[in-house]
Amino acid sequence: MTIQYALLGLLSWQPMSGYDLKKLIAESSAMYWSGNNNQIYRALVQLHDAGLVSYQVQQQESLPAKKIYSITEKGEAELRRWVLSTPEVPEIHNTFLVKLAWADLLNDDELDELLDRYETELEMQLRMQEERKLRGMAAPERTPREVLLWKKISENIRGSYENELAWVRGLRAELSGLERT
Amino acid sequence: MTIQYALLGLLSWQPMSGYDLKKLIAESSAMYWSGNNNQIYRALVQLHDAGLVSYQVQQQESLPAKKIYSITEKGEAELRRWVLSTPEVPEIHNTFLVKLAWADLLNDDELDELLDRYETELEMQLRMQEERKLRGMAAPERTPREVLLWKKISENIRGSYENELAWVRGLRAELSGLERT
DNA sequence: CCTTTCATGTAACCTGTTACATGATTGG
DNA sequence: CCAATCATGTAACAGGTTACATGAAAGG
Repeated sequence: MTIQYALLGLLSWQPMSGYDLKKLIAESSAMYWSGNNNQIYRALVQLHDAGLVSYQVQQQESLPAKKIYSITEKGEAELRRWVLSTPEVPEIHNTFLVKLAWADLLNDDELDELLDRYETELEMQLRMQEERKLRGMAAPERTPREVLLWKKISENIRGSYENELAWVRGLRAELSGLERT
Repeated sequence: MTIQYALLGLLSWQPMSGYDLKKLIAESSAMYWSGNNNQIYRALVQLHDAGLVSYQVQQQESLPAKKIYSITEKGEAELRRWVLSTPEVPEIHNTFLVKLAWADLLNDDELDELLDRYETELEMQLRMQEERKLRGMAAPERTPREVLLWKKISENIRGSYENELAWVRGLRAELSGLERT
């Protein structure tokens, strides 16, 4: 039910087409969905059925027509209600931890190589994150408070990768201590 | 496809029934699934079809019969292969960040209350995590290295909540700085 | 007496992904 | 010439959840 609210949020900023929404969601890392057609276009139909958005078709010469969606008053009220609803702690799905639980099947070298690959993967992710931030989504920037919120959102994501990276490095250090005994 | 490997891992430790597996998965936070019947029992059938586990039915007086599953040699090889396969970075689904993106709809008091509720939620989660660790799953403890790995796994989970908590507190501090100007 | 534990399993549903289809236009 | 961009949409599937069903036994 929550991608609907992400769409509603984006539309609270500016009216736009499904195609635009799809791209914004695909590029954003806070909005963690893949941004696939099926989900976006279905969600928009549902939002429209619920009267939370409206749209008008805009014809274009030599390009396909597009539906420009806008948030309705009812939609804005619903978005506000949702933002105020009970906050949930993040869901973290870390497959690597499951692997590590059974990593005693490996010898020291294999384990170290595995951890090294994980570290590299995290570093790559961090660099991708940086790039994204540079050429990334234009923030609303309506108030200084909103600017701060958006800055802290990307700090949050960056922070969790850095946290994970520090953890892996700590683990590798502790392991190399063990091996030497 | 990965809950199969979690089950395989647990069975590499000890043969047990679907019911036991279900409980272990439900209690573990590293294995992030809910541990519902449908998923566990179906996965076991699939593992059996693939020849990665075998089972023998154990009759009990005045209790329902149970299927005791064991990992096969093929299963152990497959588990080892999986552990060595390319590690993936954690998937974090943080609905709260999506809410925050549109939290400029709120006034200062409402926003502060929202952040306060999030902070409390995280503190609760941390406390639950502590409890879980105490009465939690018996680790394999086959080697000092395995003991270290399991310790670091729970440190990882604890660490991500602590990280998030620090972030929220930082955000609240910065916001109260803004408000006073 | 009601709930929990043991132990298996199924039905219905929701969310999300990949991959396909159309069809014109622009860029390398 | 092939790929990508624009713009919409659908089909098939994978993964996961809740809730139901059975049926006996133990505990508060």
